Amino acid sequence: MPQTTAYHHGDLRAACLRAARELLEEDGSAALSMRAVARRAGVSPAAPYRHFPEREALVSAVAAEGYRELTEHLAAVHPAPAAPDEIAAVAVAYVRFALDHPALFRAMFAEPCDPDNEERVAATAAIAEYVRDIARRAFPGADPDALWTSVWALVHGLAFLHLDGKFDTSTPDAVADQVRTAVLALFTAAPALSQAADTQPR
Amino acid sequence: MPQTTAYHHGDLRAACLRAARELLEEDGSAALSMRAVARRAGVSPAAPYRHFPEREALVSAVAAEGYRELTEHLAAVHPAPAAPDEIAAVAVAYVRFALDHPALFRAMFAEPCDPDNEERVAATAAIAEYVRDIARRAFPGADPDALWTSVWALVHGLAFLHLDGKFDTSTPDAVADQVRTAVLALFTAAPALSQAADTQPR
DNA sequence: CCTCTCATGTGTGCACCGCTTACATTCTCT
DNA sequence: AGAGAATGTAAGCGGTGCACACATGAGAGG
Repeated sequence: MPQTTAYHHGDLRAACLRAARELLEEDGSAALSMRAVARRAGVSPAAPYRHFPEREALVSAVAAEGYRELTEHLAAVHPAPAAPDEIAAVAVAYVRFALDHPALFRAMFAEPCDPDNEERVAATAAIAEYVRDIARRAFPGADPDALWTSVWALVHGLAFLHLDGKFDTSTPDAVADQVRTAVLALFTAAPALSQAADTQPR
Repeated sequence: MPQTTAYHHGDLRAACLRAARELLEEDGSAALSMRAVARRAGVSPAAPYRHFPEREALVSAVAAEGYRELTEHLAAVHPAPAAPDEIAAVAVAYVRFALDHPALFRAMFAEPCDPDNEERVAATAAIAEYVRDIARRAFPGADPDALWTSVWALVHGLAFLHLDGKFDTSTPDAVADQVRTAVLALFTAAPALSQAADTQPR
């Protein structure tokens, strides 16, 4: 039957997200255009606008998806890391994710995120909470704020600088070793960290 | 004289860079278009292509300029930091630069940098060298590699997460305190860092 | 001084983009 | 079954990157 209607797509929103992800992985964020997404979904150029009022909204939705996947990816390594090596393993997974999905990772962090997209802020809040929990578990007594920000920043910075080719990424093992080393070192300094946080109040 | 020739601009390349910087600061990287640059320089849309074969080349040139300015900015705080507080002060300046020039900082780091643009790689090499020197000075005996990468990553991550609004950036002092705290803590851990680097060879 | 040459700027055009508006189709709900 | 909302299409506007042929004028060689 040629006329199996097909006027309505079924789940165009999901199809758009899938197409966007594919375009992102294939040709980078420049290739992620509304029209290209529409083409790939087999739909008219204006159709995606029914589900994403503007390009920015599509990108934000993709980024939110990325945040959730990253969180799952980390949790899969260890659901509740506490010991330094467990935490270091999670850090390695973070950098690994960035290197495995460079365009997605950039979409998540590289462009200014709009504070209005609630899906996106929810997803980022979730990952921030995950990191904060790690700090809480690893250092029950300490003020977690000074810890989790430092840990996240270190790992995030490692991910980005690796992504930008500033460090050697030739072999996965070299990357993993470097990340592990840096994170473990930071954790040996943790007592000094929370102490410093006490010293200069707020 | 209306006809002071003016057919040739004089120094269009510099004018384009200036215009690009202005557009970047005013309206973000999306506003940085070849045509907008041409308009602002008072020149035809195709003229900038005589100096930058493609948009990417213009962006790379702006980024290289940014790298050089950042390096100067850091060196101005302290030309040869060695003590922890001096280094922490430089770290604060790094984050400050990112927050003061968000679009420029993003242009420098957020998009995949092409390894072919030699101006850009030279500028990044210079800043990497500056950071490496810091590590060397601060820890003369130690293997500097494990140090400078960690320090840079921590600071870079702090800059980016602040830029993305993941941390509190309401007052400059709060930002500075957080950066100082994190960096100082990492430096107290430096012995452990180089020791770990020795333990797991390469 | 005059001409030749070439770097540099102009004009035009193509394909693509984001986004809007008016219209067509289908789903859903009563 | 009919109304109205949801979701698709068609057409069009202004902007963009980039390629091409052409115009201009500054500097080198006679």
